[in-house]
Amino acid sequence: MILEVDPSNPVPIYLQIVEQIRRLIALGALRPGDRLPTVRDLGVRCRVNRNTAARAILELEREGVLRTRVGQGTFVSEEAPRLDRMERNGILEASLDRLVIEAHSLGVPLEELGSKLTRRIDRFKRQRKAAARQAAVNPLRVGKGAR
Amino acid sequence: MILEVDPSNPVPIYLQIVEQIRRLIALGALRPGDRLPTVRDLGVRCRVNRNTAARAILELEREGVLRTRVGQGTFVSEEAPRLDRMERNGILEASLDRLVIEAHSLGVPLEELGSKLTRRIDRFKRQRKAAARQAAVNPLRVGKGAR
Amino acid sequence: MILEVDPSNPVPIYLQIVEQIRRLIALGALRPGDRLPTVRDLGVRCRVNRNTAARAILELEREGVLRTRVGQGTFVSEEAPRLDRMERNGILEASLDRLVIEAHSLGVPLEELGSKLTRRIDRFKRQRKAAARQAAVNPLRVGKGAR
Amino acid sequence: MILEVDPSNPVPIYLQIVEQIRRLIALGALRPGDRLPTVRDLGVRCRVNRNTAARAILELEREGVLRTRVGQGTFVSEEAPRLDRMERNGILEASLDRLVIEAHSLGVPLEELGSKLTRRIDRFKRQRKAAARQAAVNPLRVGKGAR
DNA sequence: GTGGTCTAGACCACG
DNA sequence: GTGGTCTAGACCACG
Repeated sequence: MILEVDPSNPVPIYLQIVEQIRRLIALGALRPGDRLPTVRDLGVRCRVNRNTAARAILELEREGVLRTRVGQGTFVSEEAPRLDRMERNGILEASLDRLVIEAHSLGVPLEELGSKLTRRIDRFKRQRKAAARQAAVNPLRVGKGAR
Repeated sequence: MILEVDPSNPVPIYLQIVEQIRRLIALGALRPGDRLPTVRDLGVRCRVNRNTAARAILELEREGVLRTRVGQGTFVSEEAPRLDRMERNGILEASLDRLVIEAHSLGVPLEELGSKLTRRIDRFKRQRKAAARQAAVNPLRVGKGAR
Repeated sequence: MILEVDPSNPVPIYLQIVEQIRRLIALGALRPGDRLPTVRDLGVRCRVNRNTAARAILELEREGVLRTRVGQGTFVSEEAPRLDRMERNGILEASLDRLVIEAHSLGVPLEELGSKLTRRIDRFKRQRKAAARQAAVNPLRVGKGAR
Repeated sequence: MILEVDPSNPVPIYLQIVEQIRRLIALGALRPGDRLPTVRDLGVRCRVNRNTAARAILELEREGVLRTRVGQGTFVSEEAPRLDRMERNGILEASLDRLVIEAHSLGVPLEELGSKLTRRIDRFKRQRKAAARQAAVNPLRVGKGAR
């Protein structure tokens, strides 16, 4: 499991870890029921203190994304909490707007944005397929993983 | 000039202001040569401390986006700093990837993402046109605005 | 014997078990002289580690509520330890105060609290009667129970 | 503002502080808009580390009970979040049941419980009235308060 | 060994 | 001065 945090990023490290774990779940690299690395291990991988890693886990637990059992470890919840359609759309539109502004500021013609997006979606799908193959061969490979 | 900051956002307020000003420039609501509100005024509009507003301006000056002429005020630079093609692409792809993951996590079918994006781009263009009309009628209205 | 523990409760699991056993004794479902399940069995019922169950038993032994006879098992003491009147009142008043504050915080009119209490007391008494009938039919059913 | 925590209580200290603050709000000793003592001050009063006090505040902020503005302090929210009727009743009944069992275990006749409750409710109302008088004379007395 | 809590002390963003 | 984050290291409940 690969996690990258950037201490110079203004977003607090623990929130960066939150994002990374959400990303791994979205990619399917972490699936419902999977065990996460221990907090200590997470700390080492991200080169942060154990407490900081624990705080990220706590955050995700509160959201219902993870479930921890003391003495046993932390697991991806079987059921991700669902937002309603309105909320989802609001969040997504704000992100799309930010993207459009960023592209424009960078001088990227907005006409090219659609095709660029399509390419990244395709890449995402390939990654998910690879993760699915991985999981079929070696479920629960997390914890002794990469790095 | 409308600026919105969210104190509960983990991104520091001064960086939120930086983003907002970049956004106004991207939208064309602020154009090269335009004068910005005074730091004091910016603080009032955003309901933040003068120091916080000053930090945002300082940041944009460092990037070359703004230019301060002592005794006259702060202005949008004639030349926005340009990144090279590689850098631009790297930044944009990271943003696209984040968007794809977010959409997936939210349960939004990736197939719908392209059309949603197109809709936001159209909206952005309309906003730019409106801002352009405004600017033609009332150039440099920024800086002595609300209170 | 039914025992429920909630791992997400901040109260340590072994103390939750302590509470539950006290509750069973209060209800009369466990009576002086009754034999408790083995530590191993308790662990299975509560889905907790054997050590955790053992700690709960140890705690109750310390209080004099339970009594272990080596080679025979753990039994409910013939004499429950008695606190003096002052102590009892102090404990109860603290609990009543917590209840009042909770009801108020929840927005439940304090006027309704008395009648709600009466209803729960009635329910408690009915449960005790049911438990007494059960015990008459099937004394000591505890300890070789489920698995 | 008086806060008491007991380090030997199995409930984590930060949750004890959470309870105490909820209690002060319920009593009306802290009212919507009131400023809380600083985290540093809270730490001193409770004889705990600043971080522990901060964690309690964080918890209440997440619940919507408090609202903190960096650099300015922490305030009681204007609107406490409301649970629906079902939830409220469920929580309250569980507390009532626990009370009944406790009284029974302590050997207090359940018949006396109603009148005892009434007495504590009266006491609570008197305390609230006293707090209201206090607040009228000296609003925002918190922060340099008792000890 | 697993996560949870706590302390002491540092540095930072914000007012 | 205010709260937020982070570290290093300790102790504890639980498995």
